[in-house]
Amino acid sequence: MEKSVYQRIYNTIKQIPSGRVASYGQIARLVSNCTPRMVGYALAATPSELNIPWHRVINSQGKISPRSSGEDTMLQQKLLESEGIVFDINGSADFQKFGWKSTISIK
DNA sequence: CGGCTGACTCTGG
DNA sequence: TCCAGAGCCAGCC
Repeated sequence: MEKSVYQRIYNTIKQIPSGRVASYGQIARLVSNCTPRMVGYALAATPSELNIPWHRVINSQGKISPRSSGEDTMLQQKLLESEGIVFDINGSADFQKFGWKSTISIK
């Protein structure tokens, strides 16, 4: 498979079912030769045309990555809540309940 | 070819 | 428990 890491990352994220969330580290470990930075950068460059559920990808703390003013972050949280994800008063999601069961494997 | 960048994660203090 | 620093690697000038 000569696909770029980005493509593999996108493919992996697309496997995330609705109502589930995955962390950057989780994705990074699923994808070979991939680091959390790659995932973050890949997601930052994710073209919406691919219909990637980028909002389902959060950091290891179970929180939304604060990358900008905050409106985008709130939008992401709203999207997650719309799928059934519940955030506590700290604004973090429960990985033990909503954590994606990564049953796939990239080779 | 060389250097900069990035929505993270981990370890130490 | 919280804060700060280093590491990592592909992609794009």
